[in-house]
Amino acid sequence: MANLRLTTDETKAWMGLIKAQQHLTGKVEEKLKKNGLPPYSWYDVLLELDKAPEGSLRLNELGKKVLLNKYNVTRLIDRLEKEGLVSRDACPVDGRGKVACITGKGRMLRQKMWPVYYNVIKEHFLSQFNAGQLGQFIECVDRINSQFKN
Amino acid sequence: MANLRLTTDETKAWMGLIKAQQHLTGKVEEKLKKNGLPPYSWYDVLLELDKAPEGSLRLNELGKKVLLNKYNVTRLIDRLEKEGLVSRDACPVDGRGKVACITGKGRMLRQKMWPVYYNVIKEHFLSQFNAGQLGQFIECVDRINSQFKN
DNA sequence: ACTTATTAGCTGCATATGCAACTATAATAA
DNA sequence: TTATTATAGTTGCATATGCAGCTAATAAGT
Repeated sequence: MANLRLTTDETKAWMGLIKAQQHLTGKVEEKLKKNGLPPYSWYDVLLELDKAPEGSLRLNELGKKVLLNKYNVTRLIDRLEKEGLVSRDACPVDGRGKVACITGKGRMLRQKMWPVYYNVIKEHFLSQFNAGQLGQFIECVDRINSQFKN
Repeated sequence: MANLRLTTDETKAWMGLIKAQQHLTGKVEEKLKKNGLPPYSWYDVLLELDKAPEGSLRLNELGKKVLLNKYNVTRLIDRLEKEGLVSRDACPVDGRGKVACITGKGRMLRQKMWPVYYNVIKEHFLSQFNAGQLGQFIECVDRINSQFKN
């Protein structure tokens, strides 16, 4: 059996990451709510659709981008559709598929959410870095994330 | 109105952090489940209690440590108590308070969860760093988190 | 062709979380 | 003292998420 211990620094790095993300996303949700806006998960979906060509994506592709499993995609799109922020259409090339397509109202909502979101990123995240540190940080998270591509 | 745009690097850093944490905690939950173990939130609480003197903490202190609001602490402790992993006792110095105290069974469960958790940290997180990068990374997350101390 | 396996998406039921209201105690003010 | 305010924790109800099973359609194997 291997040695199952972390060094102090290893623990600090790991817990630091977990807590940083919890603090930051907590702050995002708090500010959105305070401004009468929907949760971050809606923003995440609306952004991916907004960026996509034609403003539309297959539900499975969308799920991969926002890291949600299929039943949660179904239900999140249910809610967005009910609010008129996206439409859900049959996929022309795959009889099983559906595509979500962002509406004008959806694009407007995303634009309304952005400043609130932006301010948290700026104030609580970017403000803590200088240019060199930012580059270092990107290297680190990119390496972590590259493991999970695919 | 200020300029509401992020540079490419700023976006990469922010999204990188969000996705890294989602991937990593997703992996932790996946492995725990695969081994028939309870979710990470249980580990988090059991660890804090295990570290605490007497193995016990006030519910409000516990909530601050694990970043849960009070109703979620109440309910998480409900579940742990039902499984015999903690006991919930009156607080001797404050008539409103309750303390959660980890049981032997609770300490054993934490020990059983640790190797699974450890392996994810080692394999998917620490493996991506060299010693210098680790130090840099700690500096970054520490600065972020220091904003939220109190 | 036919059979089997895989994939996309949806749904019922159980569990978990958020929100607001509530009780009880403690701290503060008059 | 009494009155007011704040804090600790719990609970009912609404919403969100996880899990397993389901249908329908594509893909792969024979």
